[in-house]
Amino acid sequence: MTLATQLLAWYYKNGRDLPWRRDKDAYKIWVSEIMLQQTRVEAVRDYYTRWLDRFPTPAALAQASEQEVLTYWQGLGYYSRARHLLAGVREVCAEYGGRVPDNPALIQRLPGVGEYTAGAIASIAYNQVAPAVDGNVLRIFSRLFCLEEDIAKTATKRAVERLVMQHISRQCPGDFNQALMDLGAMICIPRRPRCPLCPLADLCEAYRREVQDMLPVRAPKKAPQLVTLAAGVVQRAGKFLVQQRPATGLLAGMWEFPATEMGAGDVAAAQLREKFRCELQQTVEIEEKILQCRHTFSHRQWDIAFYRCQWLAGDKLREQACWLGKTELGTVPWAGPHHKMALALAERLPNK
DNA sequence: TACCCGTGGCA
DNA sequence: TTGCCAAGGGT
Repeated sequence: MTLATQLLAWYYKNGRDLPWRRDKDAYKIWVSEIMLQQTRVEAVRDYYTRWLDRFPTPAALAQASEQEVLTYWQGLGYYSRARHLLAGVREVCAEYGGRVPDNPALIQRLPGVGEYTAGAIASIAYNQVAPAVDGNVLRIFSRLFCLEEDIAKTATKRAVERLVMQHISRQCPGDFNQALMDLGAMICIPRRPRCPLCPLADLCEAYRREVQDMLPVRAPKKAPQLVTLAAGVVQRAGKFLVQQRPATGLLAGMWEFPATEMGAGDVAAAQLREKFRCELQQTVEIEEKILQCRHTFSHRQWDIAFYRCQWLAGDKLREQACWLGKTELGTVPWAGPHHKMALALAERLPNK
């Protein structure tokens, strides 16, 4: 019995029934792989269904606006994934007649598609023999072969790619790669792996040495930077003043209530008044705090306070800002914690 | 290479 | 509550 034989036998009996495994349409596999980057299966399910309902084909997605696409991605995180997917699909429509190429090297040229995703699409949709080395595969092979190198290093990934190519099923490379995902999610999990249930236990060097809990080796991550913010909620004639974030950087292109970063000793009311006066040419008075929340990103933590503001005077708004009626609050993609604020406002103010 | 880029579940 | 971390890619 080879590694692939044992793994596939286990997979065909125990593999998960997932929405994106219903057919091998390359576009659908592509969408699922992008959504699943650094994101749990349970978080993806509903987004995937809604996405394919609205954008069932590359052509349907290619014609959509970036703002609508971002609205469908809102809450999933890593929003450049959505922008890249849109750009990639437009490229496929323009360059490949709407059909995703089957060559891993060509797939990888698409924006947002790296080595892992290219290998996954090629192997699952087109049955190409290609490795798809993600966090699961790094963990599994670190344990199988007792690799003690940091899995964040490129050299470690290359070594695992070579090992995958030595063991991948030539008949069913896509199933082999997906079986590794399921093994990593169900058996060879990060903490306290369930080795007695593992179909590869008899091949696993870490299990033999009883060091499976020590692997894989991963360099410690940097602590997130703490940021304190004050945001102003201004209402005038039933509409709210909102602002679009810059096209690059954190939460790029998403919408928020105008906010300022607070330095040590800053007073929220003064900072906010300045923000509205200088950047938006609006005169406001800060009233009471209406919501405070903490929002943690992968590398940053926001402590944000929302203040209700009284509008006094102001000029016409520039392009990156606008007045949004309460029925329009659900039509723009919100930046992180601002979504909670927008929802609260929409709920608090019934349509009259 | 190291850093940037979100979110939610879980121990 | 806090820290860890999950089907990565771009720069």
